[in-house]
Amino acid sequence: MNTFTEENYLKAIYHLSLQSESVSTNQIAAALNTKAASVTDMLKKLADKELINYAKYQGVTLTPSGEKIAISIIRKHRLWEYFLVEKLNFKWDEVHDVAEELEHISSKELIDRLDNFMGNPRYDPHGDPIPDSNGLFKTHELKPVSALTTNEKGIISGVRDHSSAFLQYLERMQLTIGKTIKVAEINDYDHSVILLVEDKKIHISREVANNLLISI
Amino acid sequence: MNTFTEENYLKAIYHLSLQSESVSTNQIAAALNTKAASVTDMLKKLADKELINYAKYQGVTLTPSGEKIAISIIRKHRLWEYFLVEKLNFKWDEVHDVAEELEHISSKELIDRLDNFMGNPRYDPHGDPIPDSNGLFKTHELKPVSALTTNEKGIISGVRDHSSAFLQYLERMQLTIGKTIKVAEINDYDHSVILLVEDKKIHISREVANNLLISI
DNA sequence: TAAAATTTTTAGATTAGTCTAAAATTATTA
DNA sequence: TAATAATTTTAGACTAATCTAAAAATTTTA
Ligand SMILES: [Mn+2]
Ligand SMILES: [Mn+2]
Ligand SMILES: [Mn+2]
Ligand SMILES: [Mn+2]
Repeated sequence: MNTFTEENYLKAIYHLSLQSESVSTNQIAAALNTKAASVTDMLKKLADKELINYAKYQGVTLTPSGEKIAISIIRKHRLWEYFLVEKLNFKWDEVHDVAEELEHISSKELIDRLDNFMGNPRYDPHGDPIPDSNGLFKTHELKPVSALTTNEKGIISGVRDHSSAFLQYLERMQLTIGKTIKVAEINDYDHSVILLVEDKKIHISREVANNLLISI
Repeated sequence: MNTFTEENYLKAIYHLSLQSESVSTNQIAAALNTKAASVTDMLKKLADKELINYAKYQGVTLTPSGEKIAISIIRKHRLWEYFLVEKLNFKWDEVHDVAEELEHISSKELIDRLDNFMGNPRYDPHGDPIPDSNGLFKTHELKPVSALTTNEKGIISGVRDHSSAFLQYLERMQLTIGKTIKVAEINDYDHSVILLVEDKKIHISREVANNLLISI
């Protein structure tokens, strides 16, 4: 139907659209580790297929059919990640690259059966919501730990940085999805935060506080 | 490491090698639904990578490293088929095409974990042996039902034809892997066979008898 | 064993995706 | 608002995989 590459472009545009409405050529090039010239070529092709709205120099948005494809790729990515962690005992920092391959397996029947096999999970191992078979899901609004003030509480529910380095760090600090945290103290000088997690004090930097997401 | 296409060529050469020692350009072209000229181009590339032994006009054989890759693809194919049937409840005639995609997922860690998750099955849903993590497996020698004489018994253990049409036919006739059969009668004229399966008589044509494999 | 048939390879194109370098457009800023 | 900077597109080239048509090699057959 669509090539591997087209799917990756659509997915990248989808993710970038969450930040900035219209998406620029350079943003896409950066996200896909490719060059602006290559992106322009692909944008023409995707526009021909009516998967994106594209006017030269003006940036792009997804059309409804482009968005549908992007969401189906994301559904597959997140369900496979869930499978890898819950059934095959991978760690949450080990699954992304494998899921990048698995997300391109085309069978819808396969992914719907996999979804049922696992009991229709709603969130992937990193707290990201999994679209259902019809592409529906609610983007739960999470805020970073850095948005809390002293004595406020939250439940760790997602991450802004999906890198192995960050995930491994969180794992070591026992800052994993589902844990309840309370802000014990905020350092005025460097904005680092001392959290109370299961009665233990955990000191995290401002950067970590920015990338760790909570619900209330 | 290698492209999908290279992997498909190696796998095709491996399967054809089981029949004919050295494999011809046209055999490969037929197996992969492509043209002889395309095959020649690819053979040069595989030879450059030392995955096949190739001398112009002389046909090809796999090198040890080529064979190792082919077997790893077959391992993945058969394990995924097992997963689809045993865990996701696909029918045995529905899994081949999906496995054709899944077999190219590169992670060895993934496939080894999947293997363990399923309890290290030795045969896929069609009775074909699954290579272990080191690529080892014994090619069990099966013979077709048509090789039996009257009153001989056997256990259905494999198929020579993997087409959906044939598999669905067997399913309808309840001629599935593991069943014990006994030859009740062989028709001299058309070589059709009457089998006794669980005390029921099942009449199959010579063609079916040729494509249904048994162990003793 | 020489002609005919078949198989295989080469030659030359095509398509998808990528690149660098240069040109065109848009945005910034002085 | 005109020059400068940054972004984006175009032009032209490259690689991988494919094709058709023609040439070369091998095999068959008479
Ligand atoms: Mn991921
Ligand atoms: Mn994830
Ligand atoms: Mn198969
Ligand atoms: Mn099989």
